[in-house]
Amino acid sequence: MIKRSPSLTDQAKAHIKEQIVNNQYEGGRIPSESDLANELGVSRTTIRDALSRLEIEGSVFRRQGSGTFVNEPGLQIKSRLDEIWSYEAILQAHGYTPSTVLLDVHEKQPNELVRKSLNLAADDSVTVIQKIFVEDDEPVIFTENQIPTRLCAGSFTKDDFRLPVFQFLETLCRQRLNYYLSEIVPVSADKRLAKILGISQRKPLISFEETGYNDENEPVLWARSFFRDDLLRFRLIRWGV
Amino acid sequence: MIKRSPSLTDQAKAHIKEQIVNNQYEGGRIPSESDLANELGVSRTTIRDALSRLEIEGSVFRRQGSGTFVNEPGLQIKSRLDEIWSYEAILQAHGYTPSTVLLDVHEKQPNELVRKSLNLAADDSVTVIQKIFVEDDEPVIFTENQIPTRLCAGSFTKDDFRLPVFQFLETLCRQRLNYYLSEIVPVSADKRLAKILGISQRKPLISFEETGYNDENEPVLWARSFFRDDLLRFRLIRWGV
DNA sequence: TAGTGGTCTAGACCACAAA
DNA sequence: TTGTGGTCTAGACCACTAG
Repeated sequence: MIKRSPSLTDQAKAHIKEQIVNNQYEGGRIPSESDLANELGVSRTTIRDALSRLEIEGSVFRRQGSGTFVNEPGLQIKSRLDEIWSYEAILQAHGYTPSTVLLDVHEKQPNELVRKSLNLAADDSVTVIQKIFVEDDEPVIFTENQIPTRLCAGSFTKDDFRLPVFQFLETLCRQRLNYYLSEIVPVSADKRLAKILGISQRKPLISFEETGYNDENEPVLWARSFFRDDLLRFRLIRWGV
Repeated sequence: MIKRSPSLTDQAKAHIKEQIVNNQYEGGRIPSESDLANELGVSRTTIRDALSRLEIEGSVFRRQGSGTFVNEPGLQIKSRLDEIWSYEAILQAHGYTPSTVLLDVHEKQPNELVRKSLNLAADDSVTVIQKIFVEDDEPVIFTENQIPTRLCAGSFTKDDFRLPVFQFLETLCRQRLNYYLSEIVPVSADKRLAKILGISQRKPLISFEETGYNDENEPVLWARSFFRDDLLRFRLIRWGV
């Protein structure tokens, strides 16, 4: 029943998570680690790894000497700030069926902040990709990606640029996006942003300023994104020490 | 040299982290897991646990078949959004030496949102604690905590309320704060907030709305906090899939 | 091919909670 | 006292990278 690849840990995690969301555990009590190990035919270590991940993502909590339990509040979280990858995926998690609109693609000289963040030489240019994510004709997210032009040498179609940026980088620039270093910045909608997102001027917004790194730990992407607070809220779990 | 308690994993993690920040690893290359295990006299599993935690917090990255390396960009992160507890600690991590000013303490009937978040009965009241964190006479954070009054029965001094709220709950209400479920909300400074934080009206701000849970996974605290964006920026790492 | 990290095992002992 | 999660071990085999 259980095979390798995906890893046993991943399969165990998926199995337990499925039982949780289907409410198969009476009183929110998850079987003991030994029982789960026997049931799935794996070692207790493997089960512990799976449960640790479920604990970090907030699905369960553990009490030494007592047991492991379903964490109802943690299950509510739809968009975990520290896990999100593509904005399409976030919106889908919220029950939306978003479409992506490509606003503009052009090449330019980056400003000082971007040049520094991406370790660019003085004459390097960046390719700017501006997109909005729309739900029911309502813009929800506006995002602007800047990629060093030398990374994406080649010719692209409009459809290529419409791809999620991590996919664009992976399939067309051979750069696997590994992680973002993100900064949360509050802004007030200026005229341009108000028009793009269909909101009134001066409305307060959350924005992300982030640098994306590849597998070699080199910066390959600088992005700034703006979110319609009334349509999309970010949540996270902050663990104690 | 290495003893139990704190755990071997914690000691190993601390040891490696110290070598990293003191730049003891040439070229940012961390010794192999086996070497570290031999050097510290523990098993490879213990070393792997320590390295995993350092990887999650962004201090190192690993490449299968190649090795483990110092992650310079990750070391820049001062306030990890998903980990930190008291605001004093956050500010200290930023190099500040903050002081806490108790603005007001009073009892009131909570609004509907708070009542629901804290699972309160219709006639339960909450104790409201308002504080600001000040650096060099500049207010940086304004926070308002609401705790069910029945939890903090007893008499308190002004100094008690000045404690970090997790400490107040732990020592005076016997409630260990386990985690927060937080929501990030953009706001525009109104007259009152502008006055408290010493900024101009309509300035965009980040705020947190959060519910704190105890060890029994019961909500024990509702809090709302506002941050001076020009003095304090939140950063986080977003990992790929 | 040698060395690295990734996964997994079986079993030990401990700390803690509940009956 | 019993059963739970927390920590740790020694060793196995695999997947990948680099010389």
